[in-house]
Amino acid sequence: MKIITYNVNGIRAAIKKDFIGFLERENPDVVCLQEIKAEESQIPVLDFETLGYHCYWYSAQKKGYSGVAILTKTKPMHVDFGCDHELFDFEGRVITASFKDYTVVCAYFPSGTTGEIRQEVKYAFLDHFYSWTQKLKENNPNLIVCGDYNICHKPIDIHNPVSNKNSSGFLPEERAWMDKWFKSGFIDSFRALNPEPHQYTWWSYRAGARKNNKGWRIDYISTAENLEIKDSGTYHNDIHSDHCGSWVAI
DNA sequence: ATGGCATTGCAACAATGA
Repeated sequence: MKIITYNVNGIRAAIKKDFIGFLERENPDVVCLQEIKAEESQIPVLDFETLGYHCYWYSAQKKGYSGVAILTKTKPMHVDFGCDHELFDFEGRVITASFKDYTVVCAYFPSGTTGEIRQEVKYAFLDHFYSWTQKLKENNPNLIVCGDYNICHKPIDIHNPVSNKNSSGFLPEERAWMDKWFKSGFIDSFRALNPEPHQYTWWSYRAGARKNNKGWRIDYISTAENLEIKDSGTYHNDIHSDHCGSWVAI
C-alpha cells in the first residue's frame, strides 16, 4: 500500500500545475492533503473521483485557510472529521480514515511563525494532538500519522541549524516534542530508510531557496513501529507547492 | 534585523505562511 502526504498550499493552485497528472502517474492508494485552502464546492471533485478515489474534505470554517483531505482508492470503514478540539476543528486540521488493517490520520500542525500567539496555539496543538493520538492508538495499533508537522526534528532536517536555532519550527521545545512523539511508538518512515543529509520537504518561495536546496524537512509519515516499511521517499522534483510530497510503501 | 514570494479573499491590499 502506497501513501502520499502533501501540503499542496492551495489545491486549486496545485491543480493548475498538473497535480491531477501527478496523482495519476504515482497512483497512490491513499493521499493525505494539507492546506487545501478551499471548500468542497470550489474543488473539481470529479477529477479525483475519475482516478478512482473516494474523497473526504475537511475545510476550515475560515475561507481560503488551512483545511485537510484524505483521498483513498479503498472505501474506509469510517472517516472521522476533527480531533475533538473547538479551535483546531474550526481550522480544519485533522481528518482520520479507518480501514480494516490500518488507520490513517492526516494532520496540519499550526505554524508558529507569525508571532507569539500562534506559537502558543502550536504548543497547545502539540499537547492536545499527542494525547488524542495516544488514545486513538489504543484501539488502532496500526496507526499511520501523515502530515505537515511544521517541525524539523534534528539538525540534519534543516539546511542551517545554527542560524535557525531561534526559529519557530526548530525550537528546542518543538524538537523535544518530536523526540517524545517517536519514542511513543512511531517510526519516521522517511528517515528510517533515507539517512543522507540535505533532504527536505519545504523551501521558502523567496531568494531561490528551492533551486539552492535551502530547505526544511517538516512533513512526515509516522508509522506505528509494528508496521514494516517497505520503501519511502520524497517527490522533491515535482513542484505544485512550496512543499513537496512524501510517500511510504507498507 | 530585515526582506524576500506565493495563495487566497475580495475587489484594496490584507492575512497567512516557515
